Amino acid sequence: MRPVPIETSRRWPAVPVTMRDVARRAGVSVKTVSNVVNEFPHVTPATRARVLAAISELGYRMNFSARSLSLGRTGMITLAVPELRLPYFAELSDEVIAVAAERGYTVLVEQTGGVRERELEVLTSDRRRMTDGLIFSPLGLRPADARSLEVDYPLVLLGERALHGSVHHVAMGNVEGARAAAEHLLERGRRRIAVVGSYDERGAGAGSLRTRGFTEALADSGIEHDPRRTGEALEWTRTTGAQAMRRVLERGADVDAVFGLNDVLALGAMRVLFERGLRVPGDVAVAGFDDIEDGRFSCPSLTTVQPGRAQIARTAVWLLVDLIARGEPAGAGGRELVVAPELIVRESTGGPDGSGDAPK
Amino acid sequence: MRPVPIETSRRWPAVPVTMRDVARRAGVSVKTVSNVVNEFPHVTPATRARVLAAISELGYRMNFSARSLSLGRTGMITLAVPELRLPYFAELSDEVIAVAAERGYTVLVEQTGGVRERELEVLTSDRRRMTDGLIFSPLGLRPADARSLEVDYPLVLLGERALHGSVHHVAMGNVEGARAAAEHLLERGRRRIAVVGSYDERGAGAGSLRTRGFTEALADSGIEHDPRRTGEALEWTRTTGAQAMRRVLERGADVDAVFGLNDVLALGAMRVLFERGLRVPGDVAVAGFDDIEDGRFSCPSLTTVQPGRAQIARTAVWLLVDLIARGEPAGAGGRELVVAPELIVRESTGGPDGSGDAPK
DNA sequence: TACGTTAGGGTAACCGGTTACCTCGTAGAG
DNA sequence: CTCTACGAGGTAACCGGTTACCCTAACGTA
Repeated sequence: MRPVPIETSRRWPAVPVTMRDVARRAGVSVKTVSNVVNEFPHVTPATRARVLAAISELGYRMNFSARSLSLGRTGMITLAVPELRLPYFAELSDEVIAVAAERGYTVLVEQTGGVRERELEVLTSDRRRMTDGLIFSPLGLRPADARSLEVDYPLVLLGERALHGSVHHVAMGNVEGARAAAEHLLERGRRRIAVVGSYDERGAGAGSLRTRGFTEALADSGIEHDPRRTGEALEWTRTTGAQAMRRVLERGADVDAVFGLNDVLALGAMRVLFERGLRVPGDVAVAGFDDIEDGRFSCPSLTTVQPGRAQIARTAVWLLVDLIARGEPAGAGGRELVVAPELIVRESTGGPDGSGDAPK
Repeated sequence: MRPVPIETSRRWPAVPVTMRDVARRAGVSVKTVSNVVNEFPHVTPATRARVLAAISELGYRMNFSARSLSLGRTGMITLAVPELRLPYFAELSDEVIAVAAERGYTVLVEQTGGVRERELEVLTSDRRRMTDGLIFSPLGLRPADARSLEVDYPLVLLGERALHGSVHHVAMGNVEGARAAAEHLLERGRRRIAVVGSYDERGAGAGSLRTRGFTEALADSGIEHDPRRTGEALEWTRTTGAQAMRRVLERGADVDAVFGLNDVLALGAMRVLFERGLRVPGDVAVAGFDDIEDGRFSCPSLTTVQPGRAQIARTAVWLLVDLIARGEPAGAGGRELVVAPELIVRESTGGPDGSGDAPK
């Protein structure tokens, strides 16, 4: 039997050190310690030094719960997205977290799966209340749910335009972007364009807007979209994109281009074209939406719409931080900030040079 | 001039409602209210009903900072990863968040960029102290930093084996996985295998382990790896993978296979092969590591090593929650849980059937 | 009838920062 | 040399749940 050490040699004490302990050690009051840690200007250098010494000697670390309780703020914000594994939201979260860090905020990520019930729950959950505000990218909410968005805390909505009501939101140019992509395909001489991806009719998501932009562009060219060329996919993933593309082809629809409502759908579709031996863009041109990194490196690389993701993230965080500072709840009426999209032409539609073949 | 309503019709009061308010309204004490919200068993149904009614009438919501202060726990954990935009970490985070939610925890995501200084900072930052524990996937830390990991809070390390010291960690089979991938390439008759991706010699990351597994497999077949076939890429992204591959080819190295130290490197490399007109796997077979979703849909699909990501995430969260419950700090000595990797053969190395060509 | 036991619920101290308000000391003005 | 003003820092109330400790009522048993 070997001896069991009762007290392991820890570098920080197991019993938490409080401001009072520091104050006692430094021979000052808690107010002074607070002044020092919060960098309040009117503190004598000598006093400050004594306090800092005491802090490091005792290994003092501030208790954030106590600070939050007293301040009424936590220094955290919630980011609610459908799924982090979807590249668009991963990249968005990356940027939101980075910008929030710049502004001194920590981000709590919540995943809704794009499911309406869970989205509604995020708005009212107790968890949300741990943070000072919410950046919310809804997918399953319906226009009828608009009133649920009139919450009593700072809220910024992302990516949608339809749900606005009177809530602050940062929107992307879904209609314009989709229209640009469709026009680009039409310019390349494509006429039998399939759409991969669908949406809940009752919803107010990007799907309806992108589809509208697409349809309008076709209509402007006197073309009516053949519904047989629509590959249904409510969930926007590579897998569902591939399934949708497969269904369109198996239906015998004649297709010379594909517009994916987002990039992963387009990539899934492209994979099926590859499996069927159809050349991209030789036989079928493909375009997507989102400009995720994968599309820059796919073979062929994917023509897409860059929705201004970085801009959206930055704007949303700054707006939210501003709302928090002003103590403005969501119900108070909202600004709409629209970020302009940009078409990025790559190999999957013939490349910038317009040649019909992917480079060998 | 139209009248300005002083009080907008909000559904929840601007002035927070406390437990005391609820208690007064329900005609009970705060203890009883607390008993009800915490589902303490010994409460009369009638009393419970009265309290619940008061809660909903007043729109009471609990103050988490207060609860955390008094409980000494926050119900949050920190997850520190290099970058969320890297698919592996996006998928890992997705799973960690989901599993943590099952266990009643909320996740605060911190990005280190894989930079040593920021990784060290995460370990000691005030921010970290807002949470009950840390799941940490380090990249830039060196063996010499091992002592920094002996912190006084629950900590679970991810993905590495070299740094263990006495800290709990969930490791993946880096060496075995890489060895399996290399053996697979050798079995397919490839002998001139390039490696894409490199690592800081002073580091203790996955890079050295995967490289070791690879080199060992070659050695077992009596082959020595030609350093001219190594494409340096300290940062593991598609872009750096492409650059590394380009350098290897421009160096005039003769290559019939590529092993990417992770999938994005491999995909970046595959993109360059595509640009050069080299067929995969006809001319060059490609294998990666991580089994990110992109590789299942790339053209051709990517042979890879599935490191057991879901298992790792689940194990890490359960372990951490357990440590929190037992109040066990990181310095107390650590278990190592190793998750076994699995080789997944796809088209980029000739597919499961072993044919040398990608399917048309 | 007396007494022990337990369920239900009240009271108040406590968690650890923040800050309104107050005091003291000193430098500059008159 | 006194008065004012301001800078430095102390005191204690407060933020809103939690919970140790206590009391009461009701039930069962001898």
